[in-house]
Amino acid sequence: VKRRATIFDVAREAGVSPQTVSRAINDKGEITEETRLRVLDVAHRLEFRPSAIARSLATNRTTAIGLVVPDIANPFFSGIARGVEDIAYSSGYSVFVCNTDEDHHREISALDSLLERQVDGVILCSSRLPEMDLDKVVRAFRSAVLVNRTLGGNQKAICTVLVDDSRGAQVAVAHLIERGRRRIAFLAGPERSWSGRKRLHGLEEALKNHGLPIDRGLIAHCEPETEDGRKAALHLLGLHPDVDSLLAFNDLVAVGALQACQELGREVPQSVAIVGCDDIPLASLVTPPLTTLRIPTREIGEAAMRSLIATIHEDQPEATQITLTPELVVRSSAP
Amino acid sequence: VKRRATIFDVAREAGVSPQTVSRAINDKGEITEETRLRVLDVAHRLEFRPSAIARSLATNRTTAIGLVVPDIANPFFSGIARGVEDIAYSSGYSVFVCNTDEDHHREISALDSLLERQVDGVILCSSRLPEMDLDKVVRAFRSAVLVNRTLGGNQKAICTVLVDDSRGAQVAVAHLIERGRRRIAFLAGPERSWSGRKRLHGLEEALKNHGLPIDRGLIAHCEPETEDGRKAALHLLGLHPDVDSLLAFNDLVAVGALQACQELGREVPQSVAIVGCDDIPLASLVTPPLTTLRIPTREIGEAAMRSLIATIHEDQPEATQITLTPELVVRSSAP
DNA sequence: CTGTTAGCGCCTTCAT
DNA sequence: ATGAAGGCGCTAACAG
Repeated sequence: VKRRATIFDVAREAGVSPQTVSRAINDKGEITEETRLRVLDVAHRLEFRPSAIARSLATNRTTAIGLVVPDIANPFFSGIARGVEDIAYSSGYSVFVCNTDEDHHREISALDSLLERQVDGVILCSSRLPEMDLDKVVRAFRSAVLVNRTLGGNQKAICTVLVDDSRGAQVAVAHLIERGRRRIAFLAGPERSWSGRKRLHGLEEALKNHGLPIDRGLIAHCEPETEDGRKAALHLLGLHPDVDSLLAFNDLVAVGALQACQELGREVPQSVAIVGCDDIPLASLVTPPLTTLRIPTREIGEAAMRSLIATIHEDQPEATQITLTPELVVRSSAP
Repeated sequence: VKRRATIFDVAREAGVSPQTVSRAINDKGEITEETRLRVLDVAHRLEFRPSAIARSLATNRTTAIGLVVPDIANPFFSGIARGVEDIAYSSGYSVFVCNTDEDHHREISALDSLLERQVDGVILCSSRLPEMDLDKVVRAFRSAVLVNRTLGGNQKAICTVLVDDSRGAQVAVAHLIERGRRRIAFLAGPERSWSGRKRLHGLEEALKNHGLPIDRGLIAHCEPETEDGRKAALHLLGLHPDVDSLLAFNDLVAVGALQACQELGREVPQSVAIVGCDDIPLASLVTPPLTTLRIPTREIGEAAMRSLIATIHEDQPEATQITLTPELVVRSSAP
């Protein structure tokens, strides 16, 4: 195990000063093409690799960023992570990924670690931190981007990337209404879910826009799982047999609704139209294939990373706010 | 934007030497409890955060590792990533995640970056690098763990974590045989797939063990997608109507096979039993629910990270080799 | 138990 | 265009 070569080794071997080596490897002009090539050649022969650590200590920049997500195994976040990493990669950044499990303590812990590592910026997804803590955290980092969360007292210019759940729901509901549906129920997911609330808002907007009444009785909360969706749908369709369409919190719930309709002998889409959300692989494979709202997770990640890079590079960064809208993927469950 | 406090600031404020501050924050004995507390108090007041960068430069350790995967958006790898990060987190390590898209250039590029960042170790998943390159790479890092790939010339003790695809397939096929199936076809996935080949091997072993003949005609390659699985199954069942069961490369392919059976009027499982692989959420939701081999991705990640930590800490690390076996989840498609 | 000295490997600034 | 000096923030090794 021999020591890695340093710029000093390269300098000696090339017969120049360390500084010249630095100039050569950093391609910062002020150096003859000839010596540059000679130095690079020596560097290559010595298998020299610049130490990012030493460089960071000297420059006060790490070209590393932190990505904080509740759970990378959740397709929503792994999609975002992929988008983030793609842009990061092509811009020379490396990405620390941290999972929080929506646990305050672990989130704080992750952020502390990122802070000590002096990342150039951080992308926070679905943070559950209270405003005050979040504000403090965001202020502590050189740059930060919030995904799926806003921060009220914008003490500091802070970029956000949001999903327009409300408009997504509006589009879906408008689709249903335009196809003649009038009694639209909503399997709203967990009460605590913010996107659930925003989608409810979108639903109501769409109803209003089309002059339809809002019936609170057609809204049922449920856990975001198939079985819970099934039960909720059974219950809802039992109480309100006149329901002619269902908007589901996500595709799993939508599949539950599909099962419920089957059990009740209600044909989909003739008797009940169903719209899911997420467009997981499953969506196109059930019978009938689900109409659903696709969330552009990868694009979200890309946008977040682009914003972050912009913030890092600009002197007076502006607080951009990007909103991406889910796309209605029309299949047979709500043609 | 005021400068971050350093140990010098804390030292001055607490009336001790920088080294004492270092001892206090690192909890390294050799310091009175009293001064330790006093120093920590000052550090806290000054919002002091040790610079991991400076520490790394001094100690030559980063407590950071690299995780290299083809695509973090692929559930297989995001599961592994989750396992890796969990263990890393509880051991104080941070994780750089890099995607390669199975592209040599990008993989090399990612590894270069990790090398420059002086990570303490690297976990390489499904590397597509040729043996020679891989060997060189592995040697370049202080520690390395291979997931889903072995390295022949074990020049250096190298830990590996593998999935026993062969045994997984054996278990699945044994299950089928014990239920009276005799003509077992295999939708083998892409020809280039290593796990596909290993599963084929497992299939043949199981047949041999039960004294059944191996019929190469019952093996069809296909892309790992539903539509390709459907076509391959249609073709196969057309040529060999006596096939009474199907092992599929993954669940998506299995669903394709399910569709094919439906089209051909072959009842599942009565006429054809189907076993998938992966146990994606979809598997339990199709009709009939899929019997499938669950791959313990999270456990793979945990094992890999544990091995890596062990390798990092030990002076003479031994090349552990961990093999995890898929678990047969029995549902209605092959009861 | 505490302080002092000397780097870790690189970049910034200023000379030449 | 190149070189020399100094410092980034911390810790290892030694001294007291």
